[in-house]
Amino acid sequence: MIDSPFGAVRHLDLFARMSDESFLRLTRAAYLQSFPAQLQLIAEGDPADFLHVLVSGRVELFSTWNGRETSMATVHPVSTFILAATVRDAPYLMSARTVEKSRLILIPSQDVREIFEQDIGFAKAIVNELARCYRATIRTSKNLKLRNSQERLANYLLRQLGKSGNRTRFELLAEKRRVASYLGMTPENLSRAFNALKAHGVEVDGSHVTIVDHDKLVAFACPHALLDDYAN
Amino acid sequence: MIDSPFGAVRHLDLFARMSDESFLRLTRAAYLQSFPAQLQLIAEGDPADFLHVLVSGRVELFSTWNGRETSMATVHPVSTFILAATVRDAPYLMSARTVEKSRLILIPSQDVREIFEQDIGFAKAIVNELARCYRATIRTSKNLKLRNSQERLANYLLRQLGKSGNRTRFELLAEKRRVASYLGMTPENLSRAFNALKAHGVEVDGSHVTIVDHDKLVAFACPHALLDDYAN
DNA sequence: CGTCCTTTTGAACATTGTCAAACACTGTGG
DNA sequence: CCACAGTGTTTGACAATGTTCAAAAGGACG
Repeated sequence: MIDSPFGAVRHLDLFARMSDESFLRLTRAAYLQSFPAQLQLIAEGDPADFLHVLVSGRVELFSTWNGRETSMATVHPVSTFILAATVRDAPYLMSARTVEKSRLILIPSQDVREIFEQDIGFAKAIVNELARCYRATIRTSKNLKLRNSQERLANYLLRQLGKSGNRTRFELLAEKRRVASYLGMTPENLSRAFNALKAHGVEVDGSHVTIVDHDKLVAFACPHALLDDYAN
Repeated sequence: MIDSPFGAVRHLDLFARMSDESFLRLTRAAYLQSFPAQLQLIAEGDPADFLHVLVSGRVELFSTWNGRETSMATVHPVSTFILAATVRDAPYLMSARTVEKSRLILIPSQDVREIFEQDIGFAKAIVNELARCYRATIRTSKNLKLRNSQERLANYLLRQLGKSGNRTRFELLAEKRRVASYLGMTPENLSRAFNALKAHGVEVDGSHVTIVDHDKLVAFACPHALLDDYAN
């Protein structure tokens, strides 16, 4: 098991508590594959033939309508994505593309559904994962409806600050245009929002962000557990 | 079982495929209760002590931040709400209030979690329900980010039209201010959006909506399965 | 009839998006 | 090494969209 290419995956929340037998059955038909940057992995509307697990690299989930496109989320290793389509045997609601060179494990959706019906440990893990994703999306929705773009950016920066171990200085992990799309605005608007946040203790130089006055930013952003603590 | 107050619930997707024994255990400590209109049932941030099942009436899910409020969804009988908080034993992300006089079954979350671990039929149903809710929320998010307010209203009307059995004339099921909040805009903006849709085959008189020219409205709204078919 | 609430309308305003141009950065090929 | 193209970012002017505030109009209900 340890020298299997799927060793890294075994410890994921989703797979950790399933039986060895189930895990072997699940990964028997699975395969590990490398993809170059900027490659579209999934087109929304396609049938969910595979559960995707990102092992290394980075993947962007996005959606389109009527010629418009919006970034929905960025997936970091090691984690799965678009589990809901797999368990419901329904078409993907989001498209996916690699941001950088990435390795993924593709597990046939059919196997996921079969083993989920037999392995209670796996079923429990799926429930937890789905509930977590669901709640994350609710937060995203609240964020979009209750805050304007400057407030969304301010809170986004505070969340990134937390992820980077509360250093006052950190790097944006995506291009600004992607950040803008993720936050539901245009690149031009993001640029102006960054300018506006100078008055609230934020300095930007390229992709380097410095939180000069943390208290001031918090006072402006009003972060809230039910909107910004994506952990639980 | 049939003359139990929980008979109506037994046939819900969530409970239909669990064993009789599990169902009895689940409902043993549950209780049916009536609530008047406009009563707040749940405050966001509270621990999820009970899984709520709406048996009759109507419930609105909403969220607040910094003195602002937004309507997130309307729950119709018979269905459960805020399942995710229950299974994760986490605080509610949304508040709930009755829109009209309603009857609800309250099931202790503790029991839901215990029985979910033992009854595979129940576990499967929870997974399906969570995946469905998750996908619905993704659609909501896409809707908010990819469409402007007129487009959101136009597609909302087409969805309501479908629900009402495609009669050309139907009633709004909620006050316009709630519809506005649900669609992410102000009541004033909704009023103007309705006016703008006159040019696209929509007539409004109070809460009565008539789709005068269905093709014209469709041409403007551009409804899309991955955004508007909340069924799967 | 009066009261309360919702809805509508108008005007002013704020926010966000669009378009065009300038600028910065990166990598390529001469 | 430099010129160059290509891409992403920033800025300014302007347009579109959405909000706020105030007031009027409409409905529900005692």
